[in-house]
Amino acid sequence: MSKLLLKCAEAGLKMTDQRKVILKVLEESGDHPSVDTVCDRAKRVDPSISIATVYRTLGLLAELGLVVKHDFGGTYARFEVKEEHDHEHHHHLIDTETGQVIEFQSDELEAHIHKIAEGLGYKIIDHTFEIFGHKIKK
Amino acid sequence: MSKLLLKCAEAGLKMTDQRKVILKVLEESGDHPSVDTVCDRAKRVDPSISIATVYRTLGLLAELGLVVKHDFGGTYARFEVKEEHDHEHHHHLIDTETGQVIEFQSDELEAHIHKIAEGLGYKIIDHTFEIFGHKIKK
DNA sequence: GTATGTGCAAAGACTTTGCTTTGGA
DNA sequence: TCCAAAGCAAAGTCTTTGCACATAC
Repeated sequence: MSKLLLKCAEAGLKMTDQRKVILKVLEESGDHPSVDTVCDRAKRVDPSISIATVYRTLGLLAELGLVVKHDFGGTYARFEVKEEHDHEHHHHLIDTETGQVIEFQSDELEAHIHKIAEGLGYKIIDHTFEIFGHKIKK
Repeated sequence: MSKLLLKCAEAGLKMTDQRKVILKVLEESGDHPSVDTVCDRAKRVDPSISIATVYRTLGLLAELGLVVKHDFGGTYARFEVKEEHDHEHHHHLIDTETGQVIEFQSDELEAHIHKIAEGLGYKIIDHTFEIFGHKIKK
């Protein structure tokens, strides 16, 4: 049984066919799909799924902290399944030429960030870091 | 004469009364106002200024790199005047309880970021870093 | 004088919501 | 059974745009 599905059940959500499809789509998405993209992929499995349901489901998942919402400087929201452990916290490098999103992670960076917030008298709830750039040509 | 106004003139923009007001508002804004807020502030000086003009002006300024667009996880864009020098690059800590935006800067952090991007084979064009958190209660 | 800029209202893009019907527990 | 959830379409919110008029250069 999928992890997402399990957690949704724990949260008391009814497991409808639509939700099962959407959860599966999210878990199988290695990228950071938009609502539209999630809906398209879900429709391939069950064409009757409506965009409203996708919005509502993603909203619920985000509220439960199972999914993270990004925007990457664009005009619409994009989502990814949230990793289980905090130390897996990663960030994004967006290739401005191809639109590709590359994930990266650095413990050193995380430590640094926490030190900065602490210095300002703040406790971090969340943080996002995005680099926009392009490949260095050799 | 204001710096922003000077640069707009250099760029060949016509200096209409509306633009002068909007530029002044931006330069006097220590915060990170939304389009709506900029428009409100501008209207106090000249009530005839329309939101469409504010959008168009901010769009132009962003294109010229004189202004930076943020979203801070919200639903609408927020702006600030871009600092002259790159080494003044700063980031934002958003207080999730008050909505207040605190700016911070760290050369060490910048150096670290560049090292990471380099390691991935990328040249940084821009980067944004946002911390969401709340004050530590003593 | 002429290309740009402005205001207004309409159109767009993305997201949310009300209402009725459907379906999981 | 009964309340949560889905589908549809309407409404909302933020942003952009077409058009006629105004204005900086």
